[in-house]
Amino acid sequence: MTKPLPAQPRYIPAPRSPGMVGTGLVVGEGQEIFAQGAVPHGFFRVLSGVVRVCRVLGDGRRQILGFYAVDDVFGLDFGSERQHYAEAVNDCTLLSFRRRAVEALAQENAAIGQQLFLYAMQDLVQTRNHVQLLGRRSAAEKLAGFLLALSLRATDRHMVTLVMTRQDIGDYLGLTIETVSRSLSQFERQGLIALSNIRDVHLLNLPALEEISA
Amino acid sequence: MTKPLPAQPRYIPAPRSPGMVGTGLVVGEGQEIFAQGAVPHGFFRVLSGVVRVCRVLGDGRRQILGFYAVDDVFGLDFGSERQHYAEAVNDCTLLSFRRRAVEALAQENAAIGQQLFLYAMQDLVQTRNHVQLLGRRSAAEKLAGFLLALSLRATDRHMVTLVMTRQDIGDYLGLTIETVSRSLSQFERQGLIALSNIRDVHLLNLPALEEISA
DNA sequence: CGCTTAATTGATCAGGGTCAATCGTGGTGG
DNA sequence: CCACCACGATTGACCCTGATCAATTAAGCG
Repeated sequence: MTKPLPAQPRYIPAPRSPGMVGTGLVVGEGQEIFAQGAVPHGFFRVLSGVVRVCRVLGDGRRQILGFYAVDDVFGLDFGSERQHYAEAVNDCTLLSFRRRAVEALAQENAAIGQQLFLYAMQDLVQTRNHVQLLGRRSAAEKLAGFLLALSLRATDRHMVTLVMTRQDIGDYLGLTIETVSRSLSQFERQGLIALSNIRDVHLLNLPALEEISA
Repeated sequence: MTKPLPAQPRYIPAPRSPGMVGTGLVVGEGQEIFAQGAVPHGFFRVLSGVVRVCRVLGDGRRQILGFYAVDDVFGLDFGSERQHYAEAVNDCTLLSFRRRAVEALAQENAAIGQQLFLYAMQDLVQTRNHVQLLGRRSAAEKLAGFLLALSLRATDRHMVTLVMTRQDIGDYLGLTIETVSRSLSQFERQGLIALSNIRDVHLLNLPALEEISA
């Protein structure tokens, strides 16, 4: 977070998106995409990389509200000011959509409104699953659930890459880095996973993980 | 939950709703409104009473995903089958909207689609706040936040009625009934709240509660 | 006025937070 | 090219909060 940031977001030629035209942009690792408290000017779709959406609490702690990967839409937050902020977990390419333009489009084209609704619903589904994870009592259950959720989006269900830090995972699951680390180590000792390096997790026993996740 | 249920939902003359026409119905306390795993046929708006939306987990535990009160919309869950179920916390009157009908309307009338989007966004805001509550470490923080959230919707910010049971609160916050009860007692001892009876909570010191909630 | 269910309170114990030290790894500069 | 440095991750020791088990109290209802 306190590291030399790659200057400003860099804009790139815009790919197409169904109905709406977005502006492509590149965001470097750790860079902020929008700030909490700012006026929401639009939303984003991830083309590559991973984004974290967070909320800072009164006492300075951070709650991560979600990780957004390829094809995910984030930044749907159309109040007077943003209730959360977004940062690039790693280098990202994004499509940005201006709120005003999209809303104007939605006035005329019913399909656009439906598309927006769909985006919100997808976010809702993800957020509900997040609630479920956070509601689980034990750290092992939370972490197993988290790994399984990642595996669902991986090309190979048995290979998961933790692009985010342990701190990120902790702030997502309501745990400390130590507990995240300990739980992972325990899974490894139990032969449920293998950590070839810090980021790459080999899920050796999916059924067992599902059992733990309950 | 295992108590004599007031037969079937009873249908009532339908009030108006902006753009869409809903069907009014009455649901008795504890009665199920829709089942987890069922095909979603529509969504609902609360006219009176409180609804809980829950998910049953593999091991039988229950996570409450949200409480829905007057004017709230719930049941937006348009996959192939419902990922959660809904029950009346107390006697409720609801407006139900058929998915098919609304979707057909949304094809032609852009305003309907936008309304749907708004409903989803409101649910999303609520669910994100829920995530924030669940992410907090201590039971006192969770409970203080819960009480404050309720107070925001109360006619008098200092008087909150817990229509749901302690078990409900626990399943919402990821705590046991005992911890919920103990935390409330502690707040009372600290002079932060007063419990005239089991349901009615007088918030004596909102700033202090906000401090705790952080 | 009992009976049933919800809520409170108490005692005990374990899981996870906290503090602290160590390890590992990638990046930088001599 | 290697040594050093900085930061992230791991591991350990200890303690505290909240889960668990159990008993008691309170409240609604027939």
